This record gives sequence, structure tokens and C-alpha cells, in this order.
Amino acid sequence: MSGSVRRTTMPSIEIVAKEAGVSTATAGRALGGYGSVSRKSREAVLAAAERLGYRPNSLARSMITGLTHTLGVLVPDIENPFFSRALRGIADAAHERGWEVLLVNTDEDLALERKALSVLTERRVDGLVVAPTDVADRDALQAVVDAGIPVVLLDRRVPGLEADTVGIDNRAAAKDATERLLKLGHRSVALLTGGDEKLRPKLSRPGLRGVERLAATTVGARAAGYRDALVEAGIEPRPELVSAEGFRREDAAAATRRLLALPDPPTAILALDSLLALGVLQALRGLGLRCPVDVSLVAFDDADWAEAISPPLSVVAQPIYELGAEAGRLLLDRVQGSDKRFTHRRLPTRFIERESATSR
DNA sequence: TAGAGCCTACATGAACAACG
DNA sequence: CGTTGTTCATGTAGGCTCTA
Repeated sequence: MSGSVRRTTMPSIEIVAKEAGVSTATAGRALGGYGSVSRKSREAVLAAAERLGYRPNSLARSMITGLTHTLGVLVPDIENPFFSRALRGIADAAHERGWEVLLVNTDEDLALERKALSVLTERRVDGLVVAPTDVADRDALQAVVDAGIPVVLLDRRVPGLEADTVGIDNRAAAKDATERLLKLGHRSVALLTGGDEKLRPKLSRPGLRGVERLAATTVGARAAGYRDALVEAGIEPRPELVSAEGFRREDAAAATRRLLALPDPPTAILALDSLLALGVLQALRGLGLRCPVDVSLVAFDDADWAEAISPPLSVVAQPIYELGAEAGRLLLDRVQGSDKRFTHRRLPTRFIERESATSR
């Protein structure tokens, strides 16, 4: 005896075949719907499977097909409404085509992201949707791609990586939002970015090269669009009006207080996500200032509450669900053998004018 | 007796051969 | 030609055998 023990009492194809009086191959064909099987055999197999409560063993199936029918999804923070909505799109696209989704949070932590990549690779996911933590860190993602696992980048781009990407035209969207504030008569517009302290000096550097380099990241691209609008309007960008003090709401509140304490404070603020916008509103209330009478505010992302607050928030709305769904579909195309050229899919944004920005 | 290396179970799908 | 059966490969863990 081998000493090996059956791990479950679940009937295998072999048992079903025996019960139906056919070979395992015929049972496999009947259950799997491939090859040719006589009606009589198929009915006998299906009846036997029904009687025995047969369920296919996906572990064994993966062993031979090399597919786990699982997609890995790596996002910085599932509590961020952007990513939870996008995940919904990814999962729906996956389910539609018979795939499951395995989710890992990276907490914007490069070490966690690398760990997650190796875990998901060991789990033999068929493909990965990734919102990478650091777009400059290509190695770990490239290793996954080199191992033959297709990757689709969501929201962020990693220069040089062989992967499809899905996102919006961040630069154009930020430029449009800034232009709207300028058109309302604002000359002193602040940009609340959340991240990357390196932004400020780059924005103030003359010439385009600094900005072009910036545009690789989401935040950088939006900052570049903000700058484009100012420059086209003949306004000199003021580095002290660009905040890069962190992504949390308290960070945004602190940044707002700093901005409004400047000798020549901004009359309008562009916040790069909805959480930052909350921080702005919190700070304004603390300072006894009103929006939009004292300070106009426009934010990226049409959060659930954006329309419900007073004043309702004017926003740059991203098609977040559709971004996720498109990422999922692109990835499954790759998993199922598409070798088309890598695409950078840009979905359109929509400016929703409400009441948080007025003329001055 | 330790360690290396070979063998087998596991469930399924596919290549191939054979049958009527 | 449609249908069926045989055999093998798949990746890994754990057990067995052989060797030093």
C-alpha cells in the first residue's frame, strides 16, 4: 500500500465513470462537454453524476489546463471608494467570463506589494490587475510579466512595462477643471495633491521637461494639467500653492490651513480626490470660512456624498466602475491568448457642475 | 542511520488507437 | 466517421528504497 489517504469523500470522475459503466475518458467528455460522446453514454454519465453528487475538482483541472480561473487584484486600499468601485467592475467582468477574483491590499507599501505579487504568483493566478504603489518600481511587476502572467495596470502607468493600462486622461481632466476655475475669475488657484513632495520644485522649474517627467504618475499628470491651464492663461504657477502633504483627510485639512494663512491666499482649491476635498471642507469650517463664498472648491471623483452636502460639490467624475470592468476584460483577453499590441485605454471623464465653485 | 533519489497518489484532459 | 477506451502528463507531497 502506498499509505496515501483519500482526503475527501467527494466522488471523482473515476467513480462516476464506474457507476455509469463507461471509461473515465468518456465520463470526462460527457461532463466537460468536449469531444464526441453518444447520447446514451452522456445521459448515463450525467445521471450517475447527479446520483453521486459529483462536483468537478478544480485543483485537478488546473493541474492539467494550467489555468486556475482566478485573477489577482492588487490595490493600495480597498477602503478607498475609488478602488472598491473599480473592484466591483473587475469582479463583474471576471464573473461574466467564469473567473474568480483574489484581492490583496498593499497599503501603498512597496514591501507588501512585492509580497502580494509573490503570493499571487504562487497561487497561480491567471492574470493580475494592479494599481501599483510606486510607478518607478518596475522590477517586481516585470518579473511577473516575464513569468508569463499578463498584467493590466489600473489608474497608474509604469513606464516600460509590457502591460495594458486603463485610466483616464488625468492631465486633460485637471486642465479642464483648472480652466473652469480660472474662467470664474479666480487668479489664485491652489492644488491639493495628497502625495509626492517632489512635485512642488518640479512645478516651479521653468521649461516643460520637469512637467513631462511628472506626467508619468497620476498625481503628476494632474499637476501637469493644472500647470498647463495656468500657463495658457498667462498666470505664473506659484509653488507654494501646490500642496503635497499626504493623502489623509487630516493632511488635507492641515494643508488647507497652511494655504489660507499665506499672505496672498488662494480663492479656489482643486483637490485631487474626494477624501482630500473632505479635509478642505473640515478646515474651512474650523476657520469659520464658507464654501464657495470665501473659497471655491472642485474635486476629483464624484463621491456618494458629493451631491448631498451643502453646498453640493462640483467634481471631475471618473467612470470608475467602467475603468475596473475594462481592466478586467482586457486582462481576460490576454489570459485567453490575445497577443494584440499593448493598449493604453483612456476613458472619458465628466465635469459635474454643482455649487461649490462660484465666480469671484 | 541519514540522506538522496525514486515512486505513487491525486483528478482531469488530451493524444492516440481501435472498434463497429 | 462517430464513438470509445487506454495511456500519459500535469505539480506536489509524502512515503519508500537504496546507498554510503
